[in-house]
Amino acid sequence: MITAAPPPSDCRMTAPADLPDEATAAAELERLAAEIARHNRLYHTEDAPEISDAEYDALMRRNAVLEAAYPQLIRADSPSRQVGAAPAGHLAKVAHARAMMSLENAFSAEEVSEFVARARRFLSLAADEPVALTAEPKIDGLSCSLRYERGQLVQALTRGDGAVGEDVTANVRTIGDIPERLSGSAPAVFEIRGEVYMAKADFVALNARLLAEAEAAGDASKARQFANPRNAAAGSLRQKDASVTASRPLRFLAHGWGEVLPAAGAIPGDTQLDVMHAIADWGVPVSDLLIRAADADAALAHYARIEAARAELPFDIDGVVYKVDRLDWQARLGAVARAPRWALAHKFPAERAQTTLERIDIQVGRTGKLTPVARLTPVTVGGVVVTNATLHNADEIERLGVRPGDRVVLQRAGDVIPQIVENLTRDAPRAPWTFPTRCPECDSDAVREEGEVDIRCTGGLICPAQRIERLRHFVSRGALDIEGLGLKQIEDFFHDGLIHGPADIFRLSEEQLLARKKDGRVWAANLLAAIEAKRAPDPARFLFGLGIRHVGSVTARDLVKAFGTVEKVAEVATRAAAEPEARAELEAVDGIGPVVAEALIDFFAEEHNRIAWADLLSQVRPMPFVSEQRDSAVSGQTLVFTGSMETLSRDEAKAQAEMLGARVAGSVSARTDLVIAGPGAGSKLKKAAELGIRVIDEAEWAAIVAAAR
DNA sequence: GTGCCTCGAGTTCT
DNA sequence: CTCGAGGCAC
Repeated sequence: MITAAPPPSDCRMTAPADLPDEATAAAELERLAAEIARHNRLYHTEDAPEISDAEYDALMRRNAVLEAAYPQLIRADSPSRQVGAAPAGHLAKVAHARAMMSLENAFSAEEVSEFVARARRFLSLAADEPVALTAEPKIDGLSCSLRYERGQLVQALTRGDGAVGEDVTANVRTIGDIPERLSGSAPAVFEIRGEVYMAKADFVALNARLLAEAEAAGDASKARQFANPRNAAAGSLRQKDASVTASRPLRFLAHGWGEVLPAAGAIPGDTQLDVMHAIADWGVPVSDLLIRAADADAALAHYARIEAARAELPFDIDGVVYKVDRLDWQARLGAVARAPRWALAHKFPAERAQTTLERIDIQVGRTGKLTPVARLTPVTVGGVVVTNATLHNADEIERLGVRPGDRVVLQRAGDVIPQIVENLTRDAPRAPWTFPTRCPECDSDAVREEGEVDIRCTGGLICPAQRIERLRHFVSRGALDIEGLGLKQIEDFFHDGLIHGPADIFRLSEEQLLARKKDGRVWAANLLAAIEAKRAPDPARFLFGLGIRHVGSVTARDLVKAFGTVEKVAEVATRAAAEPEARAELEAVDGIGPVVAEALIDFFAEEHNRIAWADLLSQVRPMPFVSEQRDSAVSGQTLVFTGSMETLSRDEAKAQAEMLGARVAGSVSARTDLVIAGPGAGSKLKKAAELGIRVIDEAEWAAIVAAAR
């Protein structure tokens, strides 16, 4: 694709002059979504573009301008949600209708009991009320969401980051286990979630076939060999050419569901097991090891059975998944940041291996933290060759007593991140490994702050490692998520002087990119389109991307939610340097205390940051915060719960309030809008009366919650 | 003051 | 994923 010179940076400034009214804008956005989708298809799938790349970019920009002006009109199928413009060679990215969450892990029977106890507490259940769980093997494959509309398969997405997955519809259609149509009567929309995997025997046969094919082609050393069935399944599913997927023996097992429409009454059953049986009846495979266990002990017995049968199973598994069987309880339990409170993955013990620690290197993170990394003699653990493992900090090195040359025991915690668990070398007392006192990248002093474990480089922005890491953070998946702009690109651009700070990313020109790569027209156009798509970024992602200490994704979201826009957050933080009232305003936000407030104030007081901030805003217009909460009688209000609750636990009441767009405070003040008082309420109730604040009881609260559904 | 709980930051490999 | 630490309830 060919892109015109980058748009003038003031294009967003001039936009308001020719903005249509809301109804016209809605119609235009609808037309743009359809048109851009059509051009994407023509370009990527049919290789027959009808318009020039400059014209395509103009459509994308117009879409971004309208969405920035009318965030409430952003469509579910908006091109801006399709992260980048599906660069050639990659699969299109599509937002999930319901996030695909991960699961909390447990490694012992005690943790499983604790999980049930926590659910019981949250639901305020009597100690003798049984909590039935489903239990089934956790297949080691890759999660996938299959969307059926009127019984017809219309879309398949990989898990991706949970919010946005890759479109693998064409590939999934080649998998025999996955029917094109559901048999019987399914709801209007039903998303089946499950695991795409490869059986162990098929994996061995596939590797043998690939080897034989390479030999026939004359060079067996070039044969592609997969390390394990999971990688083989992932590599086979994420193919651009679906005919390759068709030649790979993939299978599928359902384990849950996502969006179901109509919302009321369409779910076929009252329990997890009912629905899984319905899915099986529709013709989609469900594990024959799925059972309902009456309680935690019965679930643990099933775990023992599955663990004993593990080697005989036709596929790899890495544990057993338990789910609270009753769907009404699942709904009440809800979810924490990225995992439901009603499901648990009970993992098998991690596989261990021995190897030699060759040396200890120091890495510099974006905050300046120096992290020691163990370089290891390569060793296979859990099907993957590991050569690096983090040692976290100086304390950890001291605890393990490791030095270069030592034999160590390695395990992959939770089957992912390798960690050194034990040092096998126990010879005479030796001089310990000493932590450097200067930054290996910029030679600034490296110091350990009072009361902290970490040692940090004091170089700040003069340290090239910190600058690069900050840039990398800015474009990372949780922040702006610019497709095609990874660590390597950022590093190259930085070293060649194309980029000094985040705003420079938006000034990259086609000429600059083309000068770096022969025949790089497609690459340059895709990269510029991906950057262009982020000129009106999500405000929380944008704030997170700034890399302010102690402000991660959740805190960033809380801040923009509280203040409405990122600009307002910056304004309050700037004023707070001199005005105690502004500081109090920051600390009034749930989850913000003195340390986080100070970090925000420091950031916006720092000269370099002020310059970078103004520079960024000359290129980018973050969108205002859009609440995904439902309207209710208490939206935007500050609530205080006091006294005891009969049908609700404290946690659950708080979760309900947040879902309705309210803030929950701990004590009654002039800022409180409503007090929900149960029996035994004392001083808070009295204070509410003094201040003339409305007080309701639990039944009235339940009515407000019910009215909002 | 103490003890959860949640969040942030850094991390592996394909 | 794990660890440390900040925030907040008790």
